[in-house]
Amino acid sequence: MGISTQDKIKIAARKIFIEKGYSGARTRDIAEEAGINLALVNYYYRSKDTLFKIIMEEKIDELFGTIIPILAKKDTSLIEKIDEVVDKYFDLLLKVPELPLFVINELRQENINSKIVNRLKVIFENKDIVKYLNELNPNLSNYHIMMNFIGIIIFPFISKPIFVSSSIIDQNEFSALIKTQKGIVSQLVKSLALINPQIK
Amino acid sequence: MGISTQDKIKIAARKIFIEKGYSGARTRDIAEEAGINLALVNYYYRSKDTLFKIIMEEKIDELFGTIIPILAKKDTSLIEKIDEVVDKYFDLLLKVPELPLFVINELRQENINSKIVNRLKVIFENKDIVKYLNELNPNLSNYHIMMNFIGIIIFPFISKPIFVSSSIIDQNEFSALIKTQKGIVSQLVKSLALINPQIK
DNA sequence: GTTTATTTTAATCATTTGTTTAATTTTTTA
DNA sequence: TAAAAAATTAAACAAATGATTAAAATAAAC
Repeated sequence: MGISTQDKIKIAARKIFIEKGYSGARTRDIAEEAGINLALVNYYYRSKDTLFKIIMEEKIDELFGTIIPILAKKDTSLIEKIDEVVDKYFDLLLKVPELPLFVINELRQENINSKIVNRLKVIFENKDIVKYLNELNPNLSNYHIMMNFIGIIIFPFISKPIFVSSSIIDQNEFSALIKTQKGIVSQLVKSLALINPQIK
Repeated sequence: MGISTQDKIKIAARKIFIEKGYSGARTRDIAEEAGINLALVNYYYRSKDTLFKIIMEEKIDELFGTIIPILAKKDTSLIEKIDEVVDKYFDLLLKVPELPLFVINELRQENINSKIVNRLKVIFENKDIVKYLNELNPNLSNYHIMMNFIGIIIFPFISKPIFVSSSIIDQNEFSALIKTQKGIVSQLVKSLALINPQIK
């Protein structure tokens, strides 16, 4: 016996929602991708919206959950933490490069609920993480450090459509360029330590 | 006599498409926003798709067109060019912070045509720009310089929904934080010069 | 000022799309 | 193995949505 119908639907929903976003995804797409009858989507998940919120929670954890256990560790140096986070992110995002753009876009569309909001708060207001990251550059606010830290790491994957959809580079070239990008990111993140917000 | 019906529709379409994306926008939203009869959208623009492509072209130019004339200038130093680009981008994106996320997301959905693709190529394969940017760090490929250059500048605006939709910060705090961010960005871009892709 | 062309409107069409229903099949329980 | 419960299916519903039409109103041309 293989995968349950309920799981087939969830797996299909992940793919379709990530590919097309909430408003672009149709329940029929999901049913077809799952290879099951359309009515089963509602039978198991009640509505498109309910199913979406489940996937959205999952994806938020997948995207931001990565950093919590690493940054919150008590026995590693900040530099080690940074390198480990960069490593983990590149592993993850080479597999699912669409993840950051999907999550941020749906957050903007406010396709969220209080559970999702709380999940984000737990991550971005984690005291250990805030404390450790602050060591990187005490002159910068928590927000600026967090935002630039994440931004430097994930932007290569967010910007992918600019270069790939316009055929400036293709999938293979992207994968090759990302390898070099990892070293660049690692150095750029560390150069955050040298920033002085006072200087114009 | 004020704005023509055709222009009213275009102005409304800009707002609605940017807010909801192609698949989330309804022609009825646009008509209502424009204060005109629904049928006029098709009368003047034939289809939702045609209207969208017009807005999309416009927005690509708005987002990426900024950098061409500045970077291509022959009589300014690279540092001056960078500062001017950062300046112009922050002016633009404080007014329309949703612009980068909108454009990149629609590029990923492939809601584009060959005209839009060509526009992107003209910008990112402009020889002067490539030449000048390359001076910033000859060890990095054109792609890496361009991608990181743009990324560092626009990510603050792309990441806005992460922090605002989750109520970690509000609109006013965002605006305040962006002011400091401008100085950070200016320094970060210049630190691209110090990156050595050989180093692990 | 009459005719012609353009613009606007309300109504309607044809699909699409999320969801439900009622019947059927399969699985579980006792 | 008979009865009950759960899962699946095909069909259909109701609302949403992009688009069209035919008539009415307005503006332009002569």
